[in-house]
Amino acid sequence: MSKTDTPRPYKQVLDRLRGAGLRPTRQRLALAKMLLEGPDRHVTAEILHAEAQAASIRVSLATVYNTLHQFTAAGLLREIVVDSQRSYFDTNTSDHHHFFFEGSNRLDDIPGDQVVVASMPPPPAGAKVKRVDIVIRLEE
Amino acid sequence: MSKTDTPRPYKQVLDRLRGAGLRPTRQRLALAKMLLEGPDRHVTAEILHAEAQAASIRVSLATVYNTLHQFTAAGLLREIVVDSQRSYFDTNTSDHHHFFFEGSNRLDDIPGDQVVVASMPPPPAGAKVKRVDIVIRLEE
DNA sequence: GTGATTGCAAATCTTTTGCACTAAA
DNA sequence: TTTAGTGCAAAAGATTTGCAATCAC
Repeated sequence: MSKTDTPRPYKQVLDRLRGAGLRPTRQRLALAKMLLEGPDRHVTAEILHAEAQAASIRVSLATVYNTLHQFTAAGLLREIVVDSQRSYFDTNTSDHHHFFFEGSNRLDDIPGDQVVVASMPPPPAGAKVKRVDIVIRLEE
Repeated sequence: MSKTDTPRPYKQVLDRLRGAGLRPTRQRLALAKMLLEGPDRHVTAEILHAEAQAASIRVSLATVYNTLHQFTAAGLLREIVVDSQRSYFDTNTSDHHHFFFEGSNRLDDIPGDQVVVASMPPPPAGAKVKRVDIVIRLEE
């Protein structure tokens, strides 16, 4: 091992930040590791901030908000609108949809190929389709 | 005309309120007329309040919020989630979907029969599908 | 009358902002 | 250095809530 080696996981996340043009600061690196290294998940700013605190990572809530939006703008995350009170961010940026459990506010992914839309109206003149969001709302 | 006659439009709205178990107060009656008599539309509490003011109807914003939620609970309106910052209410309570113009924040209805979902996953065990919401997000 | 409804102002909650401080490059 | 990024506390915006006054029945 040469003295310039960097631990593997860091490098991966680091490159994704660099690739997005985001300076890899301590906070961004820590949040990116929490979000991008494990399995796909859904977080709110509040939850991510609490997790960071629990992991003894010093980040302010304002920075968590900023970071979530920067990551979203960079395509590393996707924002999901299912609740008009709170924003959710999804680490799964591929084409897919959601189950939303009203009551527990839990979000589950539905793989894109499990929903087949056979027909859909064309967008109004002058408008371009940015995304089609399908939310199956559930009661438990 | 007997002396107990009530102007026609009022009666209709009045009955819907009574049917919903809501005491027809001056405020509820005025808001119900604004919402339920014309063509279908989408409102936020803020917008409805401003319209009421413009029409010289004295209603507080708090009452507008309460009323929108009561109407929704009664099935007279439906709440649409397209923006995590603000709640929209739709006077069209039939099965249908939406176009959402990001940027101008405009909502347009898509009749239910214009979207055909050919296949969809079953709800997780123990959960019941309450509604399937499809939002086609547009950029202008 | 009396219980539901309203209005107001204050409280709450999520999110954004201004600005002095800190840290990447 | 120099400039981007951060933290804090304050501000902002949407919505809810407590409670006395008011209204429908």
